[in-house]
Amino acid sequence: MTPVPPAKDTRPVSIPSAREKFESYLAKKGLRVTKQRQAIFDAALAQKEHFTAEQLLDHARDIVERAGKRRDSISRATVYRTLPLMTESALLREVDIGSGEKFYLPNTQENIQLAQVVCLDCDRIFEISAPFMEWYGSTVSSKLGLSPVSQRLQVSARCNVFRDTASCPRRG
Amino acid sequence: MTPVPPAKDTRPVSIPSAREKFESYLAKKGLRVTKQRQAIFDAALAQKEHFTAEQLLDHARDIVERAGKRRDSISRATVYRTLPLMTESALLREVDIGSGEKFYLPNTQENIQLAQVVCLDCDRIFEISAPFMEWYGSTVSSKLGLSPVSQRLQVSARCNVFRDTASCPRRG
DNA sequence: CTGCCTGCAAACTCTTTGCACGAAT
DNA sequence: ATTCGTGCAAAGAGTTTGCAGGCAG
Repeated sequence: MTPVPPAKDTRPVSIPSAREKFESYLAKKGLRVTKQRQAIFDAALAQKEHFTAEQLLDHARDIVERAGKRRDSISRATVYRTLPLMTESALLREVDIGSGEKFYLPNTQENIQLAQVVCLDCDRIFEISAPFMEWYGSTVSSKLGLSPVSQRLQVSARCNVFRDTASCPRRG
Repeated sequence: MTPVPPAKDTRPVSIPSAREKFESYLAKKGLRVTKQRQAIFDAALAQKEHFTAEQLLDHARDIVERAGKRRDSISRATVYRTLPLMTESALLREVDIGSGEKFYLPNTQENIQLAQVVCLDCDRIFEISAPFMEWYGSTVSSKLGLSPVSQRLQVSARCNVFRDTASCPRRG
């Protein structure tokens, strides 16, 4: 007699919910769920660090290639057209450190106030919780008759180890 | 009868010292004091609000024109080559609000921590004192083994009056 | 005179867009 | 069948750069 298989855990985990969120956002806007949007979405959500549009394109092409399709079935234009959809639906956060190109990061938790510390030696971007920012932005804005929409604190800094040893531990 | 006019204040203002600072910076770097650099410097220091490279070019051309010279004796390239000199010598502050083009502002006081509040309705940039930032940047950076170089807080906000009346009091 | 500075225009980077074809509903 | 989405390539904005001639020191 066959053993009873363990009950399958069907509780939704966070990955499907992000995908659901994206697809429901598309539906709400009357937009279609295409192979390209799915691949770009998967590529974006798989990122652990900040990434650029170009890196996202490359990663999305890896994904479709692994699925047996041509790399050029994802185009740069589509990446640029999809990025706003993912930031508007709060799946990604856009981080502009004033370096010419924009960076993106999966938005794992909502309503969190974050600051960026950019290392001038290794170009790495660190995300730091900055809970006071919201209060500060509100205080300052209301004095001007404005309502804050978003705020960001960016710190540029140099690496102490690099200063002392001329080599950054985070890149060698 | 005519009222007595108030005594004219002849105390030296900050303008001469700023020019000295710029020229001594040039000297220290072994750079030459040219007509173009002087005009661009004058144009920059005369600004009361944030300005772009293009606006600076225009204003610098006004200055040389008033001095009887051709507008095209100042070129866009020279403006772009002079701006870094003025920011490195701390005469200007660079403000990047992530809108594609960079803004600049005469750096009247040094070592002041400022935040920018950008109104999304009228595109105006307000500079707000944010003294707590330095402490915060230091605290956060040191945890990462970094030393803060600069920091900026940027708040994007919407105008309450514009929201209610569909017209921004600051632009009509 | 020497070599930095300049204007010009082309190049560059990142991003956006017009168009005709292709695919999702 | 419609209508939206796509790739391509060109356009666009802002900034940088190579070059030959010009001017400061």
